[in-house]
Amino acid sequence: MSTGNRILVVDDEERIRRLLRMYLEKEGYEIEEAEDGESALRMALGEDFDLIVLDLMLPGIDGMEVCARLRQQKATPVLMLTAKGEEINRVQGFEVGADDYVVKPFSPREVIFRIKAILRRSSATAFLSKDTNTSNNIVFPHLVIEHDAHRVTASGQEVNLTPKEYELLHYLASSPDKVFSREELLKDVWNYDFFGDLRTVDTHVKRLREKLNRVSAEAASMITTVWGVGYKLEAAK
Amino acid sequence: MSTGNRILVVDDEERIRRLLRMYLEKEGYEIEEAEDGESALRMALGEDFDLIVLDLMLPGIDGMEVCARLRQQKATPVLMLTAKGEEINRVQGFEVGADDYVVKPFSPREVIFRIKAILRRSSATAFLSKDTNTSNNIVFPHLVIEHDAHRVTASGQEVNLTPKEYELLHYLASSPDKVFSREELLKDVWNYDFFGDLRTVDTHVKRLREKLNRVSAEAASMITTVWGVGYKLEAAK
DNA sequence: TCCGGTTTTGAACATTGTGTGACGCCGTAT
DNA sequence: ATACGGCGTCACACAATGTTCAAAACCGGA
Repeated sequence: MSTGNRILVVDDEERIRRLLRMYLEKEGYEIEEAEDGESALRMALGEDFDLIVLDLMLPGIDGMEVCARLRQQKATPVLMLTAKGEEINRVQGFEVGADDYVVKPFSPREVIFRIKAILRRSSATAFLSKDTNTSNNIVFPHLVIEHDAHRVTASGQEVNLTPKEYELLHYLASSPDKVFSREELLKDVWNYDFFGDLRTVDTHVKRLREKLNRVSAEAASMITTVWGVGYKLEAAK
Repeated sequence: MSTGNRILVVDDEERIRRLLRMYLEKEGYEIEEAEDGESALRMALGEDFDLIVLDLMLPGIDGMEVCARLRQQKATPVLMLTAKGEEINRVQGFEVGADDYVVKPFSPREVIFRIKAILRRSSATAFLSKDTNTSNNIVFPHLVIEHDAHRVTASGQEVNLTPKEYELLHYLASSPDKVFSREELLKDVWNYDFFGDLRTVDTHVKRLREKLNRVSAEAASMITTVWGVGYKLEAAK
């Protein structure tokens, strides 16, 4: 798991830095932190990071600026964090050289996923490699999840899922056979500042099964309840 | 067994500290205790522990606060204890940097297990290592227990177990060939504040054998009654 | 702003797991 | 062979947990 990837996390809110550090370290990344634009820029230029998570709104030099200045000297990938209200000018953002965006409040799962995608892309272009090789597809006998296309296919037929349904399925599918408690699911799939009822998970699982079942009983039955523990997605029964 | 790991146990109730100390020392850990937030913080910062077991509800500085302040200086892993009623703010808890939670009343087995998992994880990221490498699977000729998937397979066929049945089997399987008295089982597998009938163990063993036997006589016969003493799980007959 | 769809919640209901005590069997010691 | 005590089994009551449904809250787009 330890890829030896170094990530710089830049945000003025400490709790966000802490949250990201925690989740990212669990994934085996090495984390450095900065809380303002100046030090972020200094660190980003002075050391070699594999990726920078950069909040848009920063005291002093803001994220956009940091990104732009960084780009004049380095190509370090950047994942931008933007608060919900901040209507970012996406175009402007991409001009400035950000590799991807995540809006706050984000779900931990989302961020991890994007980061992995960026790193995969950037390490992929370092060698010669087909992009399809490093695809995001998860394939089971009766269930295919194409992440890029955001498309789920059960026994050959496409299934239309709501965002949360999709995220839930995708999360379960990312670690097939592993049981997740409702708490874990709520923690990782839902936004980090959402504090809701555990039953919410049940409901989503129900609808997910329902939709899958309309098309493929096999696919639906992959989502298994483990009594007293939680849910899992079984690779094969 | 002596791993030389040092653990700080923080709880205001003495019986909890004693209980944890007892179980943890049996596992070869070296234990220190603290009964309030202030001394906990002092010790946690002043000395190097491999892990801290931290009750949420403490006189003075509470667990959340201790964890947060600790995190500003150190990355020592933290296992949080929370009473059942206390609706913890999960998000806040994780922001604060706790590595895992256990709700009271817990079963000793549960706590030991979580602690080992955390320590494995934290020592794992120190090296380069695949997470899958340090798997939780227990494998016998006719019986496989995959802990992450919470799945038991007897002679190749999956067996559906209830939570208690599973816990009992997993506990026995963790120390194959060791005989456990009914008292021990009741004490370790059940919640620490549960005082029930010894027959309860019998009933669960019965159900366990029954379910295993449906699928594999060999697997079922591994659970052996030792007359006048208790039960054990035999690695091979 | 209103409308339509999505997400979340809460409550009722259904299912499943758990603990208990009684009873009869079986192994062991005499 | 017999008596004694431990053990396995069972059925029941009750508790815990999962499921479903419908309605409310929320959100984004027209």
